[in-house]
Amino acid sequence: MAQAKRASSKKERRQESETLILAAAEKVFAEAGYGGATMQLIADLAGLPKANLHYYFPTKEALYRQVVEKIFQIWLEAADAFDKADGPREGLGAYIDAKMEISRRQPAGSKVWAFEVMHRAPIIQDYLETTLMEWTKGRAQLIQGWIEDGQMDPIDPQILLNMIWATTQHYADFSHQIEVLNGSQPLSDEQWNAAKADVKNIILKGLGVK
Amino acid sequence: MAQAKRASSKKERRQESETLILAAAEKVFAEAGYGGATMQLIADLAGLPKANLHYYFPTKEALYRQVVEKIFQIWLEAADAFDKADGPREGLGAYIDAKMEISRRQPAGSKVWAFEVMHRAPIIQDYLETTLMEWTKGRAQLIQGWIEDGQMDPIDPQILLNMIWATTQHYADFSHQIEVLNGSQPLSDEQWNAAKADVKNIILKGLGVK
DNA sequence: CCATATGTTGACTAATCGGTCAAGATTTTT
DNA sequence: AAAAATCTTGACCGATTAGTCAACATATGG
Repeated sequence: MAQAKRASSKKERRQESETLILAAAEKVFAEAGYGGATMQLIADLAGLPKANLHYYFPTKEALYRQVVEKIFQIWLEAADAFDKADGPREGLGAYIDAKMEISRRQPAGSKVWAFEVMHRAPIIQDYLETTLMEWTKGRAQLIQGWIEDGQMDPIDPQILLNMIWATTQHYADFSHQIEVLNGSQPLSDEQWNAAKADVKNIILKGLGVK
Repeated sequence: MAQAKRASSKKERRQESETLILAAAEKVFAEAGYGGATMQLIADLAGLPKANLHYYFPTKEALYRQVVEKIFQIWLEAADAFDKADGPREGLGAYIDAKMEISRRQPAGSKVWAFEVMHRAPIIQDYLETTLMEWTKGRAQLIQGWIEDGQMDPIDPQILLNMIWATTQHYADFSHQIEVLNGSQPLSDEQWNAAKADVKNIILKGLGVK
């Protein structure tokens, strides 16, 4: 069988194949969990023979690890909004917006993350203890600064972060429940915007942000 | 081998065995997901031979179904707090308290629920469409009434319910992440109380509840 | 105390899964 | 264009799993 893509080089096709497989894997892992996912399902979704998957990713666990690492990166990049802000209204607002947008655009990734953490993070435990821990400490200090400046009520920053993570990721992780309660319809643009606005308003007002 | 419990009748022991198996199954399903859980693991945790599980629960799916149904019942019972209240401060406050307490006491159950919904609810889809839908509509009306009475700001009740579910269940579903960020220590009594209080304060203040 | 119903269990089976491999195809390098 | 490197794939294998079954043990009811 001849290659389908002849205009691309071998290196380019490697990149394409890996991306294709990772996208399929993310979806299957999200829908079935690690244990429920099979390499055959991922291969079928990617349109490749199963043996080919094992050429690019030697084991199921290696493939899973890459999926989780990719999600973790996106997760961290959403924090940019946080840092560039002057105060809690701009900073927290932009962060909530960014995380809601991730839940909307990448629900599968969020679900895989949730799976991984629920399973006591067997694969990315080290990331939790190092990268996530440091990230969290930095943001907590930022929030603490806002509190000391009198820009918001005194509240344990960790509890606030938990609340933002929970609320925003809920829209991805529990998207099925949300759809069912919405008359088995996905949320419309208007409903997404309303959710974003209401979540921001409740939290910012609840924090006493001016 | 003689029965260990001789004081109990056969009917009583059936009840005991089923409860024992359900408790073990809840734990294993929570830790490994449906696909990752094995009947052997559940049997070992329950201290019974695997074949005995199949005597009480014919298939893995039947066992899983009963676990999920049990959780759904607890889920609904937490709503009692909601109904007996005069206004949002008492009603929402008691509901948040009840759900936080469930997350603390029954984290495994909450995780299984999350798994099930993330998998597009293959087992309890009908519950979502009937019982949960009706429950939600009733509570949304109650909240709408509070809004019309001027007891809280006008906010889509569904968004508020999502926020409460997300925040409270996060403490069960992501308990591992929370522990890691707490220096790999479970939350103390004081931390749990602080979380409950802060969550309630932020949401109630954010809703403009007097 | 016998007969029947209920409960227990080790051994077994069919199916599925992750992973291997060798033989061949294609592209790149020399 | 030959040689080397890279990629593709069907067939296969050992391990694991849900579920079965027949033989046995115990309890119940007459």
